[in-house]
Amino acid sequence: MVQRVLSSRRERPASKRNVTSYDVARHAGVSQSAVSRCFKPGASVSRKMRERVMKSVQALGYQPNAIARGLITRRSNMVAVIVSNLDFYPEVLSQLSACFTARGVHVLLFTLDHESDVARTIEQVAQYRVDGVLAAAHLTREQIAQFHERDVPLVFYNRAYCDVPVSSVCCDQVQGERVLVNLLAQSGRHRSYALLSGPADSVVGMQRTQGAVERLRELGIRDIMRLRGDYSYDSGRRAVHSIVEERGAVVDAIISANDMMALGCLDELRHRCELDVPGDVSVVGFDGVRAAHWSSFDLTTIRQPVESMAEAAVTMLLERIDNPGLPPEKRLFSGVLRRGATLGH
Amino acid sequence: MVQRVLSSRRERPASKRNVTSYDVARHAGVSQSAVSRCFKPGASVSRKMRERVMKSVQALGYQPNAIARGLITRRSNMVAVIVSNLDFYPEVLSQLSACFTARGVHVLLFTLDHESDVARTIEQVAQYRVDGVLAAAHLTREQIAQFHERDVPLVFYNRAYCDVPVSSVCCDQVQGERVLVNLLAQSGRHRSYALLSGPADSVVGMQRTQGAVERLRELGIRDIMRLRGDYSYDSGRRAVHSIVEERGAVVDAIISANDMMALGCLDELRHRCELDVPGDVSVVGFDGVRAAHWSSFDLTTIRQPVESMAEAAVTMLLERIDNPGLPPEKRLFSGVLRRGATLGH
DNA sequence: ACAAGAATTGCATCCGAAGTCAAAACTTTA
DNA sequence: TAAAGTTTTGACTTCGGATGCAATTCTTGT
Repeated sequence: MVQRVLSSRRERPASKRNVTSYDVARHAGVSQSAVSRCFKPGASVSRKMRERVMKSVQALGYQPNAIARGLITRRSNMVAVIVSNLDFYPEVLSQLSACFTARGVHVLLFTLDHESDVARTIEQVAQYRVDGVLAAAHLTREQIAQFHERDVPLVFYNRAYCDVPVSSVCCDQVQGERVLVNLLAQSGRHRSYALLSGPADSVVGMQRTQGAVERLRELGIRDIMRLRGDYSYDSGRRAVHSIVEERGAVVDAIISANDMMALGCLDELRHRCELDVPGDVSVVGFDGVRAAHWSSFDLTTIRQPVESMAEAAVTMLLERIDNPGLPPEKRLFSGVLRRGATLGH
Repeated sequence: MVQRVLSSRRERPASKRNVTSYDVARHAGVSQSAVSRCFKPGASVSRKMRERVMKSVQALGYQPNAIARGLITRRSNMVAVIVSNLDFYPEVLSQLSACFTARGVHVLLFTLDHESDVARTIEQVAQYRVDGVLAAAHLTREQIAQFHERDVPLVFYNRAYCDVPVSSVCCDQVQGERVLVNLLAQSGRHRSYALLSGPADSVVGMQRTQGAVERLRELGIRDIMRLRGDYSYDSGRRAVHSIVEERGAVVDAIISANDMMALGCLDELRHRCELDVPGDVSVVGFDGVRAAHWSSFDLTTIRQPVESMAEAAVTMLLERIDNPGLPPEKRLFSGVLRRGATLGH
């Protein structure tokens, strides 16, 4: 009777067609359900049956079709990872990917190169019925709401939305900047500060800038030159160029919203302006990228604990996938001060 | 009669359930097929029907289920991108992702952190029935054969397998090294060379090393010190350290198999050994990473045309997906010499 | 050896969209 | 206005594996 069922399906030349659980079933002389169960951990299958099926699986080179499985279980076992500016923080993606893989979850990657087509990306994410979304990019309130409506768990990496109930894992930008400002101020050497912000639409950048300004104000420091960059090395150089153009070398401390720009500042100061760091100017950054540790720079910065943060974000997302009831949670990690040689004492 | 069919499916509270094409059909008073057709470009649908369906689509917030579509069409519209050492070459992934996205293809990302579990990765790739695979990682002959057997198009990025009929897009490593060696040699200043190779299992690294050795030999240069690194900045530093330990500063030209190590060399030479580059030693790299352009380094190197290569690789893969009959093809791009200030003249 | 209970196994159905084919609805032509 | 041709539409089946439930087999105790 097994025969009847199996042969009722239209037969095609079995070669040049993906091997299905029916093929395995026929080969092993068992039912398709049995084959299916052999791939479900903890299912009720006798040892004999399992061996028999697995032998046929080997013989035919069967691989269960994750797409078909996803359709019926409503679990694709894939998460979407949305990242902007991948070039800047490859370690983040690399860590996230490793964590997900370690837990048997697959990553559907979406990169937003020009923060352009977020809407289209969201649409694609919805169509693939991913189990969850990890966003290291900025989403609007409406976009966040869309995920919420569809019950798709969403966790942000380093994007905090203070007034929206959404899960996130962030590095404490404000505290980090305060530590850096304290360090600069306590040397007592610096008279005038330049604050190099990130792009206007970067929340993280805003927080860093704000944290620095706040602390500077508290310390009674008023002479702050404000500049804006785009997080790139080049924009760091341009910033220094414009400082020197406008005020000569009157600035003696530069607080950059990230490391890349800080490195640009260093290079421009040293190689174009022939100024000494830390002799003439101090420079601090934020992130703790690899290059900051290189001896050409040895930048003073706040290192974000990327491994812990990625681990936490992945855990947080997977928990919410397994247990949709969990409320939003925000985890804040402290950055770690790295004292380099770009700071006068 | 439409009613009969639709109600024959078990009804569930429509809220808290993904909206399906059946829901849209019922809402619009048409058949499910009609809804499906409205999402197929070039299908036979009247304007009236399309408007009517789209109105319901809007009203219900319907998104076609790509998983279900993939099951029946046997096209997931996803490709697997397998990369090792993501940290080193983020631009590559970023470019690939952008190209795929531009063509409406989705990327399932697999990172091999320690070249560890390639086998498991391959298995996962098979289960997700991706339409094709783009590998910027080393696969064994058997693994390549597995894809071939399953008729999964495979294109390599910067991994050439000279004796295996497989498609690839590569940068001409040998030619690039020859250009660099010519440049070093033609100054007539260099007496003894150090050649810093990549890890033993890197084919690309081998090719670069080989290209350099070959050209050096041709030019009658025999005094070559051979070292091995792992592509990292730190291994570049270690290499220089060991050179100096072993021979003092007798080496006056370092050919590094990639930029990262070259940057490590530069830093170690300048900041630890107090040697001048290019005064005492010349250094050349390979890749054209961003940092190589920074003014602290201004490295002489061969820039790989990443944009063109990524574009070519993506095109090559998608062509083979659309037309499975196409034979393997190997495309070789020439690197572009970037003359920096790390070269004595 | 037999009944009661536990562990396995198979059948039938479902997931959600796409494609085939025939019926129905429009157009065009005589 | 009817016949012939063209376009649109809907009923039904399919993709491949998971699962509830009933049927079967295997244990176990007496």
